[in-house]
Formats: sequence, structure tokens, C-alpha cells
Amino acid sequence: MPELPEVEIVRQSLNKKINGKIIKKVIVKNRNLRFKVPLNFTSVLENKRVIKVDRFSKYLIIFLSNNHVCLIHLGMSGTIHLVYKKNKNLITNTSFYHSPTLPKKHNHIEIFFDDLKFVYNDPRRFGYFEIIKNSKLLKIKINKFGPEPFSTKFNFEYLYSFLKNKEKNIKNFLLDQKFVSGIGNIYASEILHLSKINPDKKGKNLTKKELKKILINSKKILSKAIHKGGSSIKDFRNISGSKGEYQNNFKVYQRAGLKCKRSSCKGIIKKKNISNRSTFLCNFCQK
DNA sequence: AAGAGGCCCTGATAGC
DNA sequence: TGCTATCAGGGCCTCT
Repeated sequence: MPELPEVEIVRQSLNKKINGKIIKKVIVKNRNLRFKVPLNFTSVLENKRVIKVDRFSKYLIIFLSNNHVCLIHLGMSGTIHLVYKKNKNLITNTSFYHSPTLPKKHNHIEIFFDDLKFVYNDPRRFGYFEIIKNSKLLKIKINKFGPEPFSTKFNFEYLYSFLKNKEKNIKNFLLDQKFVSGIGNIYASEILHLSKINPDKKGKNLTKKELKKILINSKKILSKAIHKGGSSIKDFRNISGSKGEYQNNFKVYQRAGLKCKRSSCKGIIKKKNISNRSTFLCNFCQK
């Protein structure tokens, strides 16, 4: 589900709700995610304070008072729900308010605070939780990824030297987290449409002007998506249960057969498969 | 090294 | 109604 903007929306609301609070209890109901929830997960988290909820790329990063870091990836279908408590003194499930948006199946992890519980739900189990021992090790992990579009490292020289000899198409590069971090299948199509670049165009064939457009437009699309609360294709909700709005701004994604939204363009949006991921484009204005 | 493809998993939807 | 096929916001792993 979530690309950088959606994860950022989750981070913002999560930071407001659990920052500074003590984790009273952790229940792992189903350890099976993409990677097994680590065996020490419960003991590392219990009775620790949440210092801060951060984000890198599509990862949520929870800093704990014991210097450990909990890294969360939501995969395709991971969602976090907060359920509020009627009575602060009790830590039993009967003391929670009914939450209509909380799914009944696939709730894998529950993290209890005094006044609420954090529930991780993931039907497809492509998400995962990881414990990292300190922020130095976290940095090492993060450094293996390419820069985020907002980073100063994501600049013309970087793009040019990375792509100049490459046969692979630009759509796949935008999805390649070792090249750039945080872009997924929706925003890759949107960025390329705004940049008037055909997704099949090889890295080595991109002009300098096109590289500059990718730089500018990846920032532009992602920041606008964050501003609009992310995209809710199927069921993305922020922690408070409300939908994002950016899907109303899609120019190509899930618009196959409809008119290109670029003013003065007469094209019709097409859907095609690139490396087994659906890709949307207007081959009239994307050359 | 770079690139292509399979695969992990459940659920929604379409078509017969 | 019920079967089967296809597709979904991600990314790791293996093979060439």
C-alpha cells in the first residue's frame, strides 16, 4: 500500500499520539510477517518510552528509551490502527472503545500504552518489524539505500552518473530503492507523466533536461501527495481513520482509457505491464 | 555487475 | 452460487 507520502502521514499522526509515552505491554498475536517478528520483540519494547517516531523512505522508525530502534515496513497491505481506552487503569481488551475501522482478521501485533493501543494489521504479510540495537546500526542500514527525492544527494550529478550507462528503463529505476528511496508504483507513473518521459525510456537515453525534470517532479509529486494526506486507493487510512485525497489528483494512475489531463494533450491514458507492475502513461505526451 | 523473473501472501473483483 | 483467473500500493532472492 504505502509509498513515502502515506508512510509520512502515518508517522505524523503516530508521533502526535505515542511520542513520549511508555509501552506497557506488547502482544504478538501472529509472528508470521515477511520476516518473523523477532523473539526478543516483546522484551525490548515493554516498559520503554517512545522517544520519537521518525521515517526513512517507506520505513517507520520508532526510537526507544533503551536506545533500541524498532523499524517497521508496511509492505503492500500493512496498516496501523490506534484504539482508545475507556479506563486508563486497566490493560484488558474489554476496557477499549469499539473501533469500527479496526479489521477483525490479520491483527498481528498489539502495543499497549496507558490510554490507547497500537494495532498492526497486515493481510498479505509483506510488512515486517525489525529491532535494531542502536542508531549507529540504523545508519548503516539506511546508508544501503539510495537517497530520498528530498535529499541534497539526489541531485543532477548523482542521477547522471547513476543512469548514464544503464540499459534499464526509467520506470524500474524509480522503483529501485537502491537508486532512489520512497517512490513506489503509483508515484513512479505520476512523476514520469508530469516529466513527459516515457516509462520505457532507458536510463542511458535520458537527456539532461529530462534528468532535471525527474529531480524537480519527484519532489513536487511527493510533497503534494503528503500535503493532501497521501493516496487512498483501496483502504489507506491515516491513524485517525480518514482517507487521503491525492488519488483525486492522479493524472495517469488507474486512469486507463480516460483522456490525458495535460491541457492541450489529446492522448488517452494507457495501461501496460513493465516488469510485472502495471504502469500508466500517455504515449501522446510522454516521449 | 546488471537485469529479468519468480515468489512471498490474502482478498477483491471479473468472467464463466 | 461457485469455480477460476487476475490483479493489488513491495521487495527479496535466484538465475543468467
